[in-house]
Amino acid sequence: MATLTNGQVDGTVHGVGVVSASTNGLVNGLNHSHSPAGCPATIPMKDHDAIKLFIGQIPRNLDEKDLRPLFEEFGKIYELTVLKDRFTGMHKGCAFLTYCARESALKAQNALHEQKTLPGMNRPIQVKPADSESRGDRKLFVGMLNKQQSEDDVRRLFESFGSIEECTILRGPDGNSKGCAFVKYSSHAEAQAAIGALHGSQTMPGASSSLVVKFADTDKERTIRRMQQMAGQMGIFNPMALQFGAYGAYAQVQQQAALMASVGQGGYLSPMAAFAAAQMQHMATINGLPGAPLTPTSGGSTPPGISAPTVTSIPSPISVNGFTGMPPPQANGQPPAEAVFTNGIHHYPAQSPTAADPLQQAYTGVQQYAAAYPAAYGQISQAFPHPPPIIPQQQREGPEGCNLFIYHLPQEFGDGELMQMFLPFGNVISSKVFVDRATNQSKCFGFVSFDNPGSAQAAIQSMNGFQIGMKRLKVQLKRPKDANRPY
DNA sequence: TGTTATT
Repeated sequence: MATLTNGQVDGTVHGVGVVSASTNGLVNGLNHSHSPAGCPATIPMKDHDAIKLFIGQIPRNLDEKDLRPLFEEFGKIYELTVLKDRFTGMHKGCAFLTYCARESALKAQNALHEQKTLPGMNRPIQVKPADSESRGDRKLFVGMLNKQQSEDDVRRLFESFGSIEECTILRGPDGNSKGCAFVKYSSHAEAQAAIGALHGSQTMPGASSSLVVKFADTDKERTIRRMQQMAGQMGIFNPMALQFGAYGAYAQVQQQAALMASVGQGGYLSPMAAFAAAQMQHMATINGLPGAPLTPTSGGSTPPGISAPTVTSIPSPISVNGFTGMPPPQANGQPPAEAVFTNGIHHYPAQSPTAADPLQQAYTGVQQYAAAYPAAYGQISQAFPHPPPIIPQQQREGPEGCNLFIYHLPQEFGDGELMQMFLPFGNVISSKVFVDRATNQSKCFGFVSFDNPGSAQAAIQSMNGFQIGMKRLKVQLKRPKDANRPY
């Protein structure tokens, strides 16, 4: 190692040749007995701003251990990987190198890039930030703009930090600004300066947060974002799916559908039963056992013969009538037959007051299932050999009169649970629970859109005032965008 | 009361 001074490395082709000719013994000794000065032999940590370097024009007979000494001259190496063909394992003549310190990378790049030629190569070594690091180099993404701001407005905001090659406001098909833009400078340094000065520096009128200024996504990042969006639309980020993956979640939906079919009489299932079924599955799968997601509601509808204490934790039909002006419960604790839903649709067929209602059946059914086959929730996906078709939820809002605002949702409800709860009333084209971006916690309100106003009205009639725990759902038409302006 | 958006 003593021969590998900076002077020699900076020098001639011959100097580098010495390195490669002698590396084997040298590196072995170094790696096992030596650490760079001041760096104890610990798991390497890299700086947050470390740069991944691309190393090109490497002779194919040099592997990592041969290369390491050459680059260790400039600092502690975090990772060094020679690129190899995925199938043949053949050396591709290049490598990726990350130093623990950003400074080391800059030093190495300055000292080595195009400065010498390794033995057997006819072009000089390449040492430069990997493509993956370039992050569009000079191109910025600007977010949280006012939607009224024009290209010129944005230019004015950014022009003092460098020369702007390109400035584009992102617009929807209708030409309306999406509140963000791309700004491309002629150099990375200018872009960096703009980030430092402008990111978070101000909040545009009407924007929900302060100005965002960052390097634009690379293609790779964009792909990842797309996938995440897709995943979100599939609902695989709900807690149920976190446990089993999207595939398992699909299986659960199937399971629930089967459950509903078996419970619903005449093809209809009460919303409460649907809700309960969804909720029970949710809890059963999350906790491993049926929990008590919903606190007891006033009254109590446990029919004779069903005495499991947890049964009372399911919302009873009676709890539905809280704010809906429905007839009061009868002495036996059952709602009057046909009385619960006043929307003209018989979700809830008349039945004997003494018979266990679909809700109870659903609940006890799931309870028994979960208790008897604790592993089945995980295995059931094997019954579905192909993944479900992906139907992205593009449409956010339905027509006027079809969109509901729902408040006082249980904290643990996500988009999926919200949809499950409103599915019995019609075709739900979207469901959205608002989530605090910082904490990822539900804000306990959301939106559901149907494809027709009748379903929305039916849902309001049945679900407004629906009691869950200590709270009652508030279900009403979503306020139109420009309504209720005091001016 | 439909959110932070990536040509």
